[in-house]
Amino acid sequence: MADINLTPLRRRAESAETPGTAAAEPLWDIIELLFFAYRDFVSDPDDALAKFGFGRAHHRVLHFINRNPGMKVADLLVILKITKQSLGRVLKQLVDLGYVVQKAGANDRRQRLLYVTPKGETLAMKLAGLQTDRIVRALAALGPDAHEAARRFLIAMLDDDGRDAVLRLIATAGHPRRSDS
Amino acid sequence: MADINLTPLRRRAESAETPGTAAAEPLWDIIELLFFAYRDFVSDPDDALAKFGFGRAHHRVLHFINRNPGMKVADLLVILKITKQSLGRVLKQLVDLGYVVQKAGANDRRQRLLYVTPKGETLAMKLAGLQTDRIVRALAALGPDAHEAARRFLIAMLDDDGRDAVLRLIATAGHPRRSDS
DNA sequence: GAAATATGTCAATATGGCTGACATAAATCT
DNA sequence: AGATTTATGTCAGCCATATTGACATATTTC
Repeated sequence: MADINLTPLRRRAESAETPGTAAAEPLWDIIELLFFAYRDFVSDPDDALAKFGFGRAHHRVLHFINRNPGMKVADLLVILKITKQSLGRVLKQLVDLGYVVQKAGANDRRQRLLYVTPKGETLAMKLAGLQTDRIVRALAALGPDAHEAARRFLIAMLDDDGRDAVLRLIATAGHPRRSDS
Repeated sequence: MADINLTPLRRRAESAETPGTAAAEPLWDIIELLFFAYRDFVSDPDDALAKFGFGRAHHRVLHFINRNPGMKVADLLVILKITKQSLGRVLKQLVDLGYVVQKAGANDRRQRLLYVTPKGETLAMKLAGLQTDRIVRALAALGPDAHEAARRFLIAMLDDDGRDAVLRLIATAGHPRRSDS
């Protein structure tokens, strides 16, 4: 059983590099590992959120507001790629329950800039902690370059035409947003 | 701006290894890259499936039947971690539209062993091809060890108590299942 | 003042999960 | 042989999250 793990891996790697072949042999291992790894990755927050009556949608909203305090509603819609109606329901719950507050923009008072409350930050950090625990556990089982290798792989997997925006978001996050831009 | 990308990375890596620290500093980069990379990863099949009137649920079912011809309904439920009612609706459509067939088990005739039809295999391979294209593109932009590094990272990210089952599934898939087990 | 913008909201619809209850056929146990 | 368990299917209803389309409101910009 164990050897089956490695031998086909090399065969695939070679065939993927075969020139002139239109489509590479499917990389079943990465395809399926991404499915299972991502499912496990989100299961920790999912379980924690269920106790609050929240779902994955709340997590995503809370996460990005926590990471980008003062962001506009429109920015959040772009990041999440959902409609304002979908966001509305979830955001309203987070606001009503005191996890998020909205403040009118100083420059443009139509804007409702989003901030987590201390309560919201606590929850956001708790969820991030669960995910970080898993990542740290994983990286600890690998070599010292594993973090950088994982970063590079995930970045390379992004859509070409969205990569810069994602990298910018990750790099800039944590700083309050200018209320105008 | 650009340097913000690297400097905090090292800081994080160090603090993650700091002994005695209960919770590591959140690994925002991996957390967010997993979100965006997975979303982009599934977007290619999603778009293709939309033209057939299918969704992500159909993809998952078709994928695992294609990979494990002759598998039992019960096995599929375990892999997907959904209920038979949820599977039922999706599976029925795939069968009605001629992508999947069910055959009574030879040993145990209560079982409905699942197989893709040629039509189903074509679609499954097309979807796997889209995902493989993205992975190949990503790995090509990285070093020769990138495939193995990605594999290791994703495997390490799995739940400890499900890792062996996933690895066994990936290793064994492609072979028809015994109808009894 | 008119037009564009940022946001919110109402209504209807689709997808893909869930629980609970019940049905059928086939295998297994006693 | 009859009772029980197992594998699967199905009906009915509910929930979460997404969608589109239409419209409302406040504010900024032209």
